[in-house]
Amino acid sequence: MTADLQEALAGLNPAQRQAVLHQDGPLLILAGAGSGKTRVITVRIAWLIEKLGVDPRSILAVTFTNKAAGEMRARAASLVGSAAEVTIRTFHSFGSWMLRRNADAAGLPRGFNIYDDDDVVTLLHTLYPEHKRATLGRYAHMISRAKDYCLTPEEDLSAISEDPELPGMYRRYQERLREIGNSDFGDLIMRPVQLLESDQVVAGRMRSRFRHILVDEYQDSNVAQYRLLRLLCDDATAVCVVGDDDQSIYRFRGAEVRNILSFPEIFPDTTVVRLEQNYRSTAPILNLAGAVVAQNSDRLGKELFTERPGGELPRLVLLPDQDDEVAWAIDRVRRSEREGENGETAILYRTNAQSRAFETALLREGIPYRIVGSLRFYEREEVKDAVAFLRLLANRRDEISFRRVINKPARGIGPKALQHIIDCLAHAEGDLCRAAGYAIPKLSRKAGTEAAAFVRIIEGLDRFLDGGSGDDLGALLKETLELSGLARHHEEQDEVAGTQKLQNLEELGNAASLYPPTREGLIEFLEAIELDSARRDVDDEDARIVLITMHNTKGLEFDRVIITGLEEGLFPRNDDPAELEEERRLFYVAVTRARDELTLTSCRSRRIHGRFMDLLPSRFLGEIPRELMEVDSSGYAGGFGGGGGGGGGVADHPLPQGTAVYHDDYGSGVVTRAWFAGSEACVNVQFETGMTAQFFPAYSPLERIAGADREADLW
DNA sequence: AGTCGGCGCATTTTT
DNA sequence: TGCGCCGACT
Repeated sequence: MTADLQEALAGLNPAQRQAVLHQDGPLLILAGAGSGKTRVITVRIAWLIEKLGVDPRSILAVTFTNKAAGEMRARAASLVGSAAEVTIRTFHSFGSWMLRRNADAAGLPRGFNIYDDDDVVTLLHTLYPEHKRATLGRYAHMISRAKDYCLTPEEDLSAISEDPELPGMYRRYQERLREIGNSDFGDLIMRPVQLLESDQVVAGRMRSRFRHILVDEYQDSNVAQYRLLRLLCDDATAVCVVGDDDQSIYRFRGAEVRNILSFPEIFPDTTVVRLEQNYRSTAPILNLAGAVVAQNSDRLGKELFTERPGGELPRLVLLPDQDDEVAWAIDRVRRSEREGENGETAILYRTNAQSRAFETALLREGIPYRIVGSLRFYEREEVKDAVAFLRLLANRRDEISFRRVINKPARGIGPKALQHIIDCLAHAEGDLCRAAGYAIPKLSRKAGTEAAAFVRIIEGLDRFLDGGSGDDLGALLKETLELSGLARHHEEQDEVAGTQKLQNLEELGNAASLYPPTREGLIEFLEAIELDSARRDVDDEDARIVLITMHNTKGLEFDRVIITGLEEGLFPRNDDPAELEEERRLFYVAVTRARDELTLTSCRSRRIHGRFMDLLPSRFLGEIPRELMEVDSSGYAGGFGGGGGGGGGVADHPLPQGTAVYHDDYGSGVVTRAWFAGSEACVNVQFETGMTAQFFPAYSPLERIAGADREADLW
């Protein structure tokens, strides 16, 4: 055993050790936040290889993001070098890997591209031009959900939606996608499932290859992923899943907590190990987290504890509006700089849109920051153009990519010429370049010449790929951009608009230069782009401020965490009871990211859709016992009385008599009576439409209308 | 072909 | 509010 592994084993607590050393039968590790589960998984992998002599190639580890996969590989390899040979991928990247290796059996070309949500809508638009993109977006979402459940167009889709158009649209979409020879995200799971079900040779090969399967973040797996896991296992496969039902936050995209809850029934003789010791946060932070998540009923129940002494009470800061929220955060960051505090401060928010105010302010102040997620590099126009061209090289039937670049820069091939080309597809086996060739006689002189030139460019690049010259893929990209005129086009754009598109294209070239100039290299590069959205944009290495959505923080930790926008309507977003528990889990995830310091901010007013809206503090705040946090309402006069937990007198009523309000369904009105039922605020509202109704403001889409207040300090 | 302006509409969260 | 889409105009 290596000294590193020995040391790692010695550093484990009893539960962690049990999880690492477990040998017989399925294993379910219920790992609380910050309980060292990545450590357990990596040490376990190293131990399997080193101590049990397991062939690293027979181990499959599934993670939730590509970033997590990279980290896991690095950490395991630092314990045992050969762990680098373990297959560590996300479910999607594993599915993609499987489909490429078994392309013929799966009925896909090896160079299939992966369409993202945007491409899916565009494809639907080519099939249903009469529908608006927004409408098609809804259908795209439904189709994606259906695939999360492994439902084909022929099956009963009523669980997804009763929409009578859905099955037909789904079927037609799927047919066209198959003709094109590409895949969407859902297919990366569903098609491997279908393949394993229908092809016993492939299934046998996969099962004999992977004898140990570990799945991380299992609480966020969906039905299709569960089926994929099942199909990869035979009686002797050693399965180990790790997860935390309290951290299930992806129900909206088909995640099924039941997967983890029912794991012991589905895999008989499962050993369950609970990891409840937290190594990350201070006790006050954990206490707050525990109080919040305890409100949920749908959970296994778990109590985190820490041996870390001390720690300050989390703070709730009440602020007048979002400008003050931004100012407060900047202030906190400045203080951190002044006092030379170590480590990172993370600013968390519910929706990406909230990041902008922080970004603007940080830029203005000249404070370096990192932003995770939004504004993806690969979503930029020029980058998408370049990628579309490369995709066309990988799969000449890729109509969506073809449409994007055939007339960019403008070369006289308009909608009519394009239609002629599309009409020739049937005689060209779907190959767009051949179709373009066939269509030339029907095109205008100019369009014909240009189409021929376009085809020649593609063919020239093809030879470049097959020739395998000494260069790298970056050289191919550069060549592509020159020949296609995209480089010049975007250079001109830069001059006109003062943008830096050309520079972005160079960035893309740098990324591409890490791959060999072959067909394999091209496919790998494109796949990395499609599947690894977390790839960071311009990265400021010394940035110690991180802007990030709460969802994106999964698996991460920060020294100081500021959770912003704790207001009804924003977080939680609505009061659908099923979603409410999920939002609460999201809050739990956010809180447990903090090592040393936790701050919650809640604004009283915020611009929403351009209008100033008065907002109530999030009900989650009301669920935190007062002694577990310090409330700072110095930002304006008046104390905190919101949420459902406070109780209190009439002075605390969130919507006193006379308040002008707006209800999503009923319109504008005035509060005619305000009282408390127990600790719950109640109101009667007289609407302009003449109707009256009674509400619990904390649980209704009832918003205060600015300007009509009679009392200044309602909190 | 490309630009400009008006209008309508939208808002989670992501592999 | 601000973006994206569509239509009309140059």
